[in-house]
Amino acid sequence: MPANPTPPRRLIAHLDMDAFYASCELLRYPDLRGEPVVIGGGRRHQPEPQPDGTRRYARLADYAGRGVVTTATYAARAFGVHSAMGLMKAAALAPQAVLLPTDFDLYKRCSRAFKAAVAELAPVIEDRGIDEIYIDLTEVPGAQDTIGHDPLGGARALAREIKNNVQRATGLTCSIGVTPNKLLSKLASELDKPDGLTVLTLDEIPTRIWPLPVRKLNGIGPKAGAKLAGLGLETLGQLAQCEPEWLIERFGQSYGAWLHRAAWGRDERPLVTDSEPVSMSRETTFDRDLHAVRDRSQLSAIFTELCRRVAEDLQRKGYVGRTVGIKLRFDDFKIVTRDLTLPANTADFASIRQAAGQCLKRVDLRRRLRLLGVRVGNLHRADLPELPSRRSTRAPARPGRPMPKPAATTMLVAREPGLFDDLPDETAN
DNA sequence: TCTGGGGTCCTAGGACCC
DNA sequence: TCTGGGGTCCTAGGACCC
Repeated sequence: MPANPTPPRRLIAHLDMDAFYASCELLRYPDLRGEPVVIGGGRRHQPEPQPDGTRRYARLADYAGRGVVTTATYAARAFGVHSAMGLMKAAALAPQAVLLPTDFDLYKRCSRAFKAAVAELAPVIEDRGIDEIYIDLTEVPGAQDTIGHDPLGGARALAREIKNNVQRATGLTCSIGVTPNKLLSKLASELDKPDGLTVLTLDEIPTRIWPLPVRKLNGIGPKAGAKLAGLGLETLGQLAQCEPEWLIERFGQSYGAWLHRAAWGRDERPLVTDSEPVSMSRETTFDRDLHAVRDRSQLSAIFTELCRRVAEDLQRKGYVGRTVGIKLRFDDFKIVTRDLTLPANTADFASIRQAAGQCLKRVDLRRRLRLLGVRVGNLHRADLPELPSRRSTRAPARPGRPMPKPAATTMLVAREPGLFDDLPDETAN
């Protein structure tokens, strides 16, 4: 056996499309270039073609509803508008901004096109959703080359080529970060947005990474960010100076240790180039909060429709699942989930509807509902043989947790057996 | 004028099995 | 009447991400 040669240093890129949905829209509405444009909301605000060949766009000021901003152009961001902001709030900041509905089919086409353009140059790609990917450049010819005095010149040149290829193929710009791992590349791709290219080595962590707020780190969200702030830790540099034991005491073994490693830019995770979906779901927020009894027929129709769409998604993509679940968001924003594991895989509408109905019976429905969702998990590809489950051959699942027994309003719930479950008119076909 | 929709992963307790 | 431990599955909730 020959001795193992030292493995080449890892060169990992993170590529993030700039204001992706909005940029896709600008490809077909070039007259909006440079304008504040916001993507979000339902289908009620399609641009209307005018007799003179121009288009009439909806303005944010005209919007009424519960939608949020999905993406905003940089011109709109200048007004303080950003993703996940309520559209009504965005309208207060930038009433004159153009509002476009989301068109996922368009974005999916652009997504496939940019990923294909990257794959021509670097085929090892981890999908991270519609608008971003990780790329392993380690083994790409030329990526490890020194150019002039720049030991990362080859990597830099390759990243530039990737950006050019994406631009040629889609007309869209992206930002790329190249570092020794995914965690740092994700941070690096943001440092020079839009149309950015940032190559970082480990020596640059103190100067380039440590000044950043902790929230920039992928894995520190609102909760952890607030807790860290409460401990006086605002930047990654401050986090890095903490003793691991001190962090573990406050954040638990796993997360505490990770926080420390992450602040030092340590991350050995490989790219995941083949992943199978774990679950598929459909959910909807109502225009107004609905009550299980008073709005029963409306809820029943929505519930059934969600089940139908999940079944359709599963069948179209060729998956079956064994766990059916529901999700409810009440008017106070509290979320409740229930699920039920079936004896066998299914992608069948009637089975999903039936199981989801069983789940619904275990929820106290006195509060009004804001959102309803249906999910199928435990997915397997439909064309693969079903693995025998030890569980499924045994006794039937024990009954779910009983519904809490409310006092005065019990009658309201109890006299509607099954609530909006199992209505023959909704489930007939 | 509050706060979408589609996901993943983790934790934790109890059931159940060996 | 008292004593195990390990492992997996199921369920519910929650954090986080795009």
